[in-house]
Amino acid sequence: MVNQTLKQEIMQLEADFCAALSDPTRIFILYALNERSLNVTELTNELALPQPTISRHLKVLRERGLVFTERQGTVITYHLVDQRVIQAMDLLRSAMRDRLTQRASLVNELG
Amino acid sequence: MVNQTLKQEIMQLEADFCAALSDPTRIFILYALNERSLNVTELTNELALPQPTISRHLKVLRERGLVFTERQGTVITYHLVDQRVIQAMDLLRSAMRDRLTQRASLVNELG
DNA sequence: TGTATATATTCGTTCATGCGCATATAGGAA
DNA sequence: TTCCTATATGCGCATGAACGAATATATACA
Repeated sequence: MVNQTLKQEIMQLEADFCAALSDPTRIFILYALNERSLNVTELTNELALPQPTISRHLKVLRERGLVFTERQGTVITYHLVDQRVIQAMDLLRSAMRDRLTQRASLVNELG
Repeated sequence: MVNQTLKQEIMQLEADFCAALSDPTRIFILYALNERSLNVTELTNELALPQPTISRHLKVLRERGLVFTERQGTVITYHLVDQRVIQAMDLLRSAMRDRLTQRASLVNELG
């Protein structure tokens, strides 16, 4: 039997993990890093957003342990820590897609 | 090739989906509903939180399409829409757990 | 040392979120 | 109708997140 406070803390950790995923820019970053590791400048070009914005989002992902860095000179390359995060997002995507198509077909039946 | 704006919108939808998961109370609710469907009063008792708090969190989950309701008289029972959401959270949990144990063993090596 | 490039951080503002509390609504029974 | 229970919503406040713009830090090189 698990301590109630511990359970609460785990749930909080999990929520923080999900909070890192609750921003479209960060989701884009994670999927991009799943294709291949990228440095900040490359990510900035890919997303066409200001560099400080990218750096701030990367900080969030770093602090939550979703990405890790590797420095080569002045260039810092970001890597995805765990592929399961992408798998989880794909699952959510498929659930979301089904819900949307279901709603769409409902609209079609009405029309 | 997918329209860039459409891609952006899908990413936003996905982020909203994740935002629904970025609160410990809502995660608790989802796992509870995965065990069995519950009405608001039962959830209020399970979580030991004020009823308005529960109702507001349920509203978020409803609007994001994660739960659906069924009314029997004055009682409204909440159901989980898609089990894949739980599967996704379990994946995130396992990734999180591995990261924590890895960090813990690192601490042990230092000590 | 100085300069250039890559990345990170600070500040101020704006906007969203969560909560406590009170209140409103909906349905059933008398 | 009135009353009771179940659920939802409005309000006000405090907290937190995101962003633009400017600035700071770190590394390499001359």
